[in-house]
Amino acid sequence: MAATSADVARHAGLSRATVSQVLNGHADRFAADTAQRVLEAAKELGYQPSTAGRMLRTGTSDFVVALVPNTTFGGNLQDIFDAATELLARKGLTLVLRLSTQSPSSLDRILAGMKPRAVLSLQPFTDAERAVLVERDIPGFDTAEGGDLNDAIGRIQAEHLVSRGYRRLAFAHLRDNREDPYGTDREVAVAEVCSAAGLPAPTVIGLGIDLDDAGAALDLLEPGYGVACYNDDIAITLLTAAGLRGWRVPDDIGLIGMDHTPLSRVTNPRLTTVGYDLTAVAHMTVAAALGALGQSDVPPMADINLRVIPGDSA
Amino acid sequence: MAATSADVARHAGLSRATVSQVLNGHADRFAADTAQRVLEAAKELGYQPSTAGRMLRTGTSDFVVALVPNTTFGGNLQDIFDAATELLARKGLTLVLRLSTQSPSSLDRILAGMKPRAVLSLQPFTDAERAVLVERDIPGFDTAEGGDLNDAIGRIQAEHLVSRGYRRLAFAHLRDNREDPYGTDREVAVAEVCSAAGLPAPTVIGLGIDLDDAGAALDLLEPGYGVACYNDDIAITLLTAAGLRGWRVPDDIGLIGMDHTPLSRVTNPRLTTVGYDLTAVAHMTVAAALGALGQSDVPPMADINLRVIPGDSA
DNA sequence: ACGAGCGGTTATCACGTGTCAACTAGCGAT
DNA sequence: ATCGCTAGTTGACACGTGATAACCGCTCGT
Repeated sequence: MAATSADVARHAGLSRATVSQVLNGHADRFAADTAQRVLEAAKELGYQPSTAGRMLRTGTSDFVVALVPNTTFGGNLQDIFDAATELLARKGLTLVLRLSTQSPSSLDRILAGMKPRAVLSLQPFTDAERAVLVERDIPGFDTAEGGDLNDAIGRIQAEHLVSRGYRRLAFAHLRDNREDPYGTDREVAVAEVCSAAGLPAPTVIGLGIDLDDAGAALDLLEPGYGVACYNDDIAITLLTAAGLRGWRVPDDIGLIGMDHTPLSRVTNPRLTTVGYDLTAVAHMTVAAALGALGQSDVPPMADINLRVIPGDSA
Repeated sequence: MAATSADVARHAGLSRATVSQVLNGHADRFAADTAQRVLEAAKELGYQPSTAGRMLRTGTSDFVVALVPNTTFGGNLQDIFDAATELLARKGLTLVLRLSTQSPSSLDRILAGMKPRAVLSLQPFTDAERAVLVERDIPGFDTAEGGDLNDAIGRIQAEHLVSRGYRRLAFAHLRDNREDPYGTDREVAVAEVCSAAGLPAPTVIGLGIDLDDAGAALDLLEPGYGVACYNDDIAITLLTAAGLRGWRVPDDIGLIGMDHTPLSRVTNPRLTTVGYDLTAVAHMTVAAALGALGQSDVPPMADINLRVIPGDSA
């Protein structure tokens, strides 16, 4: 069995109260020698405070829940959470994942159960989720301010298309049973770029990962369009649909994706897409959480390094 | 604040001990009327036992940890965990996810912290993971017996290729920095089918999601081969590489994928692949866990419904 | 009629923690 | 010598739960 704080106290020849206080940042109340003895005993016994006891007493745990968006759980997202786990662990916090699809009542159960210190989400909280969070008084961090990020993504896509000479732009949403949380921000950014460049407002299309959908979407366009796609999967779908229709890419239609997925490297022609530094994104979200959690030394802001990955599709 | 068992007791005009026993399956020790009163009061107050208190007392929680494989999985994985979450919730258990990449010490921290009732994994546990689990005396369920499943997958791929007239087979592994836990089982199954059909042993190739890799892999083959691929991503990569080389699919080379990912529906030609019922897989894994957890009424074994999804690539 | 037995209910304990009031000893000031 | 003060340390409590032994009142057998 794991060592308890009572074991540490006995081993150090002090009281349990002393141990608890020293280990909880009140070492200054004690003689330097005493604090030292406690620390040594704790290390020697490999003391790890019981989350159960701590949770019962303080009403909160050292867990941080991350809501996994229900978009395709590709390698990218995985890398993000991988990095976040590492970052939080360094602060003594433990990250656990949770699918964000479940009804808010399910989220509520988890909050009541684990009393997490905070909840992260890479997509904006729904109103229901937000309500549950304030109800339980648990801080939530989503990528709301990441609206900037999505704005930048739409902008960089549109600007690339414009610079490649496309005079008519479109934005391709993901239409699916899942949600499309980022699309609207990006669409707006594309519209802004069009307006600034003196081009007509972008045509908005929507499709699932489906050739019939893609065909119907292409019916709304005509040769000469440049299309900013919600993600690489959408772009690949349109790529194939355009080929079947006899439209040459990038001459008859330009396509730029988003995410720089592995598959975007193996299409013919290679997909032009947008990449960014995943670990930096994780860094930012986690940093926001840690900062608000009172952890003073927020890690330095990292650069997302958002950039166009050149290909042959736009 | 949430209602405690003491609140329920007061509300029902009984003692806390009575409430606890009734709610923990010992209702038979009490008068039917009493049990009824407890249940009503509990429901009325929306009583939810504190995980912290319960964990402290019993030494275990109602959490089940699922290790998310770090392979490049498609959205499929998400559906699996989605279904598993629902199934476990029905039994009062709460599923949380965890990336399986982290070092075993990280797993150990999670086990010590949340005292999960069980740990699930869709890929075989490493020796280190297994050691940590037995150390903490926490039951672990992986897809070890799922070797059958992978055997069936390789078999169905190979048999389809043979039935389409390919006389020379190959198996394409995923070569990546990540692991490839299922590949070997499937490769063996393909070899068995070849042997049974009187064909030469399959050629084994490996590649990442990369056209150069794919080109090098194709160098090992020649027109007329039928290739069973580790997953759809691999198949799509080979599909593009074959096209660039001027090999016609399915005439010069046959390709069959695995997973029935959305993108497999939008290639040209459409990918022939293997699909299965995801919820059934979740059902099986969770059923194994629940069964061993003493929950008597194991859900009925569901049919995976493993089948070839016809396409135009083999 | 009286103790044994029993169904129904409860008081009490332990789990491990963080906090705070209270206690001790030492020491300078009156 | 006594008092007050401070730095250093501890005892006691509460958090919410599950289990166990004890308690109570009633019936039944002898």
